[in-house]
Amino acid sequence: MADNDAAPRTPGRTTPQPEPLWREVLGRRLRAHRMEQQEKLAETAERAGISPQYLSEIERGRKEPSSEMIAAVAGALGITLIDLTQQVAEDLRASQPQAARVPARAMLALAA
Amino acid sequence: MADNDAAPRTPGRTTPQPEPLWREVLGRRLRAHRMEQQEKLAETAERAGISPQYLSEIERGRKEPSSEMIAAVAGALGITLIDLTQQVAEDLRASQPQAARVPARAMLALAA
DNA sequence: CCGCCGATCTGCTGTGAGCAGAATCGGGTG
DNA sequence: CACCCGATTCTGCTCACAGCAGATCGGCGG
Repeated sequence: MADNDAAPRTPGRTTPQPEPLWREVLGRRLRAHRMEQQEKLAETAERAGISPQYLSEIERGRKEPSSEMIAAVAGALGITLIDLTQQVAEDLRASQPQAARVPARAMLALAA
Repeated sequence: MADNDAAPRTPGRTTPQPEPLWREVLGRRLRAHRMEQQEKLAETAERAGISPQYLSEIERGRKEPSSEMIAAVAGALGITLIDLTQQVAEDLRASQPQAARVPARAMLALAA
């Protein structure tokens, strides 16, 4: 159950940094939440109104969920899109090298 | 140029709060960035490797961009996915009534 | 009036979202 | 060992929509 080989198709990637993709980080966060609640895929999926297979794929970053799906899964897990997005942002920051952890605004302040 | 009538199809919405959708808030943030830089749709879209029409639709929350597209547009605007996601989270928080602005963890601390 | 420009609309096609069924995996029991 | 079961992942399929090209719109200047 350890597989994270997302097929990267990057049509116009202009950033040289190898950032993870939104769906990957989102998926990991959703799975983390589900596991904190000690829930099965089928339970959360049922409440979210989607199939367990699909939830599995979302969690593993294999599929790109629509915004409504994101909202549905978040709701099923009892979290808001606000908190979810905040946590994804934090996860993104934590997944990067030290330099990237400085917010861009702080960098601008240093430059000024 | 004031139209935000996103067609909401909410298959399993379990949260009673009328939260905006991820793509809507993301799109607004992307447009805000582009305008800060006083760029045309065509310029940013060119650098991102997508069509101007499509960028327009992304910005207006009409289309669900893939994670790679999000990364490409962010890159074209010179921002990281980290900062972008952080800002979307902040925008989400700012778009909600007062109570929703309190992070969930702070609420748990108050309950304890 | 016309032409130009930026943004949005419209219609189209290929791709992938989302699913059902099959397969795999891990754990337990006799 | 074989067998069973539940949970998760894999596989193949259909159709909705992502992404685009061409058309249209509104504003501006000559």
